[in-house]
Amino acid sequence: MKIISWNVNSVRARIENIINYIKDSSPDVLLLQEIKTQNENFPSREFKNLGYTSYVFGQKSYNGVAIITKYMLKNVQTNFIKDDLKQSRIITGELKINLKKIELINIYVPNGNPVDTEKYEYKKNWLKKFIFSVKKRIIKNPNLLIAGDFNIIPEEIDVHDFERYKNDALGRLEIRKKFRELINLGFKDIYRLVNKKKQEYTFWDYFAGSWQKNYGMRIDHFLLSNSLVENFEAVNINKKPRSKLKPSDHTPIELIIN
DNA sequence: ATGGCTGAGCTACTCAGA
Repeated sequence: MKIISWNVNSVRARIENIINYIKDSSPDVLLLQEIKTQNENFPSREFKNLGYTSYVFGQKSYNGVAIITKYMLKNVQTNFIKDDLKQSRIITGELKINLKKIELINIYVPNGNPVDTEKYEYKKNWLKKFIFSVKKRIIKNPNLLIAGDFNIIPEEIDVHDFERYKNDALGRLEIRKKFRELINLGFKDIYRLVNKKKQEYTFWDYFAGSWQKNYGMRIDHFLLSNSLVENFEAVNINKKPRSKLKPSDHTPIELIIN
């Protein structure tokens, strides 16, 4: 089972790139973030033509998440937390892998910049609510897979220049502690578990030649609950889509789980 | 290096991203 997470930065502006990527990589489940469109304008037909069902939680202009899948999901929900600003940032659904009923939790965490503003408070509160809901959910179902754009740089190794981000909403200790809090509920940051010292990124700014200079950061993650680690096969950050014309500023992270 | 570039909504320019 190949599960992929990708912040596409507009599903409509990126549709050709996404279709080509799906043809190349054949995911079973594709978790999208920042679709930047309402449900009614989501290109479900294009994905259906490739054999995928779309579950969409969109909104106008900003944010929005979706799950594109070869297999029908059960119990798809968009109310995992009550979002203070009613933004579309989480979609969940159940998937059977072997005998396990896995809950997929696809998230787009608020950016939070600039710090010390209401945007930063929104991010902190959002993460607080999210952690609270995960804590409740993992008691009911120990098989949780959280994936998406966390907008958190977990450790210094996860960004090209940590000094520049240590007081940023993505790198502040207060925010990185939220990530650790989540891990401590019983999860593994699966990329870091298998790549102890590797310095790879999932995001590069559009400006200042960040991609060419590899000025990136690792902010897209797969968290596997401890009960799922035995099912884990492989994880890979696929940099190819970031090198294409009209790319998203994020690149996909790919997981094999059986 | 709080600038750089890109997308949505709209059709000039702001907001948002990280």
